[in-house]
Amino acid sequence: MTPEELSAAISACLTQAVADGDISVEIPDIVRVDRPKSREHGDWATNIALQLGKKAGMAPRDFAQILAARLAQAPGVGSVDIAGPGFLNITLDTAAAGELARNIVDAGERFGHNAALSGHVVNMEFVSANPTGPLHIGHTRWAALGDAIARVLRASGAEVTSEYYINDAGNQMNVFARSVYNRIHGLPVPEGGYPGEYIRELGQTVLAQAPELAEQDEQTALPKLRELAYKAQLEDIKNTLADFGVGFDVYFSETALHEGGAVTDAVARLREQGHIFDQDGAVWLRTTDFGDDKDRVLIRANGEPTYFAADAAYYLSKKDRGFIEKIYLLGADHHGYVNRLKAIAACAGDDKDTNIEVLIGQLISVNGAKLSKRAGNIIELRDLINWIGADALRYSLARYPADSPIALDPEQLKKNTNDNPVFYVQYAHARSCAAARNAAQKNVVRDPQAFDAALLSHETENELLAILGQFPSVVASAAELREPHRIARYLEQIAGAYHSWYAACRVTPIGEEPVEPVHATRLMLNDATTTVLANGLNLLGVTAPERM
RNA sequence: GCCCUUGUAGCUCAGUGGAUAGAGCGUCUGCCUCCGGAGCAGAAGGCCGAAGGUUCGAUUCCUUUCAAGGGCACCA
Repeated sequence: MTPEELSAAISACLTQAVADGDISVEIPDIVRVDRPKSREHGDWATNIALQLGKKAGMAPRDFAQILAARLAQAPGVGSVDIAGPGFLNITLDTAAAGELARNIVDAGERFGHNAALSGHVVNMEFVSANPTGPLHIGHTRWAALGDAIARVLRASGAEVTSEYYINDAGNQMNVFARSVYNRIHGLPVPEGGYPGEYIRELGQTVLAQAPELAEQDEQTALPKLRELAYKAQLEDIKNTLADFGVGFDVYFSETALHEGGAVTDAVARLREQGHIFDQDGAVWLRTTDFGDDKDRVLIRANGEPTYFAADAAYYLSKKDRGFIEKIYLLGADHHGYVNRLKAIAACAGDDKDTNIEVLIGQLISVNGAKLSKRAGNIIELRDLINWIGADALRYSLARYPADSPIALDPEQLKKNTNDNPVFYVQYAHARSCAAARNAAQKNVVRDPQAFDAALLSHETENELLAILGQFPSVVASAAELREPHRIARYLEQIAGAYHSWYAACRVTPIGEEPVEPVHATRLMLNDATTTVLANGLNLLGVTAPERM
């Protein structure tokens, strides 16, 4: 029995009590049940009587009394006690609780999937690093977190498209190309250009493909050089992301927006909506109509569109492609963009509270130290992966909510490798796999007929089952709140409960002792744990090794 | 000046109104004759930044205040 099923049972009791005229009150959609901190308070507790007592015009304890009497009759419920001002402490029937292990194993990879966001059609844009340099630590957090959010949303029934916006337009690309050109010819970095060893490597890559560029003057060489360097850099970014386990459904080019006329078109459409005005020779969007602190220029006095105009066109593209919810994941250094992005949505006729969502992630700060061999003081994602591994890195980043600031101490980064919580969780998974291998050797077979849920009566089994049963609701809340760190913290709980159980209850008989039903039953619980750990790690983009 | 985020154990951080505020690391004490000791059992460590308010109940919600980080372009 999962907490959801218990919650539903309580709701049913309430509905019946109202129908019978015992109480008169409006029943909330869902009744929350919590795992009490103290075992003395039963398996699950609810404060529903405290919430509804007053509304029903009776003392919470009297309300609790009525509900408890009915709930105690519900299938799977062992006993119900009333505590304090009106808490309901519920103890499940051992067999009903244990049945969960079989259900989890039956569900397999599907366990944890839920319908909390079914019907939602979502576009998620994140990372979107400029193709003028390698991915660095500043992009890393959203790469890990964004990918995990996408996975969690999908597991909760949403239809998700992940997208990378390539800022391949504008003057920066010319500066980028000149930086490579200068480096090839041993000239100094141009004004506002890109330093870094990777520029030299790009130069080599480009010359390998088009040696003639070395002989040409800047004006002749630049267009092709820019194209080749850009492609090489984008390729490098994609490779690094792949090594990090992050893939995008769509790579969307800003240049394509401009060249396809989408920007001009967007301005025209926004003008039709009545939020555009002309002033000082420029074309403005009146974003102040929707909470921005000043209006924004779309087309400059010189006729060139701004970056913001491309943003508007991009938003409209997402809208046109059928995405109801557009999620933007941005760093804290872009928080000033939130209001203007939302204003675009509103100007386009969308609801800025439901059709667009902008999540701001605090930046990762690093204490001093230059760690990158190639780019000077920029810490590259590729280097981080090489140092601490994709698993450990992804897990450590997905473990904290986005708005919590993370300070990484470069020296501690490597040292942390051994006490990173990811090993605690992965170890639990590997250990459960080992336990299953050993059980097989001793002829403890996976036989559903031999499974007897009532045998899972040890207190560590009660605890482990209770935690395993929470997985679907943890996934659902991680999706609804866009907080995958809840998955990580939850997995650590499972690992702890599993290790305790492992120390107390054996899956395999000792020595020559006979195999009994209890062993097959425990193997089921062991397998259930393996399943939930693997499913959870997968949602975070972290591998679940069978051996370590 | 205005806006956003964050102040919880020595350190790094969980905790979307409930019972005795949690975890990891670090410190201390026990536990390998048997399924993985990368583990388990236990101890110590807290004025939840401060002050008001809302209510049966506040670390959580509201206001004020102090401190830290980030942001306020006809750049991209």
